[in-house]
Amino acid sequence: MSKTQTLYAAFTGHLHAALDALEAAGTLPAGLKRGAITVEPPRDTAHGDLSTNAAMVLAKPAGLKPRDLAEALVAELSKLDSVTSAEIAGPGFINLRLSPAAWLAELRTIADLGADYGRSVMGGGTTVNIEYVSANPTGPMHMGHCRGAVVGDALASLLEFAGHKVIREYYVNDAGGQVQVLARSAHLRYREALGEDVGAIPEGLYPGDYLVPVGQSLAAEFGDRYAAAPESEWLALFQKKAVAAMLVMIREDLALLGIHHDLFSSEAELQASGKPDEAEAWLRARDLVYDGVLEAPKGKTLDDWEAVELPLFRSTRFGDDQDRPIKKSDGTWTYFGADLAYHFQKARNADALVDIWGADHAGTVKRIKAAVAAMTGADGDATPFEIKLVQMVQLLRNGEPVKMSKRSGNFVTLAEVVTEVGKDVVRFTMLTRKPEAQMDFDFAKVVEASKDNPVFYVQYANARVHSTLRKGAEAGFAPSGDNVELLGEEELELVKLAAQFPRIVEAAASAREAHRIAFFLGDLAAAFHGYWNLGNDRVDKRFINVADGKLTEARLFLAAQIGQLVRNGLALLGVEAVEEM
RNA sequence: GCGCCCGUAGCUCAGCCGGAUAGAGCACCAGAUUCCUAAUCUGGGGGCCAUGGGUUCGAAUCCCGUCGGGCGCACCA
Repeated sequence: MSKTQTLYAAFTGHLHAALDALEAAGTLPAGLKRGAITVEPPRDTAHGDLSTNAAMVLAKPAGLKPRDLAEALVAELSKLDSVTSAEIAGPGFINLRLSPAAWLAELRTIADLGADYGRSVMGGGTTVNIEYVSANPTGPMHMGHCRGAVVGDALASLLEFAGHKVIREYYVNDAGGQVQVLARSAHLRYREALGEDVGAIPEGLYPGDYLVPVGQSLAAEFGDRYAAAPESEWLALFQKKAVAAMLVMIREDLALLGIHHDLFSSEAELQASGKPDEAEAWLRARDLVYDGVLEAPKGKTLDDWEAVELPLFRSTRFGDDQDRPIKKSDGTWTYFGADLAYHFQKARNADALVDIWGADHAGTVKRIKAAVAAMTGADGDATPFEIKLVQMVQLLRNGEPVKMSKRSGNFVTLAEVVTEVGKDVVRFTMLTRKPEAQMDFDFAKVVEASKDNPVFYVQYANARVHSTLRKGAEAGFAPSGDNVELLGEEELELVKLAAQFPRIVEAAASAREAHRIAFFLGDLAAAFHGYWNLGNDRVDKRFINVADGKLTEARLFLAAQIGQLVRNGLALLGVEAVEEM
């Protein structure tokens, strides 16, 4: 890590040093919690450059009046060279103004740190396991999986950038009924590949064509050995083969989006390893699993409902609405029973867990959170565990909904969409809305080349930087950070925005919200284009000003650093920065 | 019936672990425009932050109720 410090980090440091000084002088009691103190730009720029709530936060625990404490802090902070004014405002905010030189120096910091500008040590090297995608291995990925995949992957990159170690994990649901259906569907395709006329795919099996090559390869490998054999002879084998084939396909689909997980964890292997049994025994020993009978579901009539005694996890103790079975009446594990053991395993290898789920699984959030709390919280120090629910994406084509239904096999695959509009468009667009809000994805709009399209707008900013630097070079000018103080008021505004990036990264990482990066890039691009447009009417505001070489070089330096910042942000989102459009 | 998510400008959405006068784009209105790179630019109007209460120095933000939209409510995954 470079010693170069970004402006906000430096000021946070200055503030704490000032508080230390007040403690040393006896003005402030030692040991007050400072966690709630913020250093941020005031909402209204008329109030200054930086604002801190320190005096308001600390006044009560210190037994001081906010204004008195603020005055003492102002006295300390005023000693800094870079501070041109420090004022108390409102209920006790401290507003600081910094010298232009202090801001403009941030451009050199961006240049020094380059691709590492914005990288943070906030995470302290702790390990975060982020589980995302985890689509059932029963077919290719479709658009329903896409948003969670992108959101999870961008979040993983963001957390790494913010100083965490990250494990990108995919849970493979290769046990249970659905993969048996997959095996039977593959068997049908296998018979078909052997020349049998299988007719229409029966109800209840997967009809998709993607199983045709699986059948062919099974036929090539096994001949007609299992064509007429009873299911018991081939089910497990075909299941394994078919799942493996599906995972190859899924990995290819993910690769199209630039997504590569560190770990694929198999539910079947987890079960075979006895982990769920261990978890059950551990929970039973603490009376957190008992044998009981569930009530019939309310508000819904099930004709085949019957009361059966099952091993139940006491999730109600941890806020769930009812206790949840971990095993079925046939003795096999429920999805939840295995998932519980799986999360326990993940928790042992990480300091914090994040799951990215589709909103259709919202109903199971409480039970798994309960399980993690129960299993990791025994010593009073539960593993932090967050579930991010990603809402549905409605696919549109020129405003008309695109129909899809997985059952009929007539769904829009991720591969089709990526092929049509491109990886970068898909990824960026998925991050232009907060994940918990529903979203429309219109094939026509996302590829539009206009300022209404944020993907284009941000890409264009970097392309414009690039062409500007090229033009500059043709005119004989190279970017230089030596004379940044020549830059004026408008350039300063751009730098002030750019300097936000490190704190945006930290805030986005701690909120687990990668979309904030996308929005910041939109703002930055808008500011850059706005600055550019000044040159439309005012020739003196253009980047390249042959009459003033030093100023031109400083402006090119500014452009170069904005480009760097756009690239850093896009890298977090997994979007490539293009140099020409 | 119950749980979760959402409700902010005409539209699409940011802002939400409390902070100062609530933001952006589109649309609308009025101007500018043979411009380094281009997919125009500048300015303006527009808000009971769904709604009713509560918490407090302070609420779009936290809590409770109501209304509206979405998702879900199996021994499925």
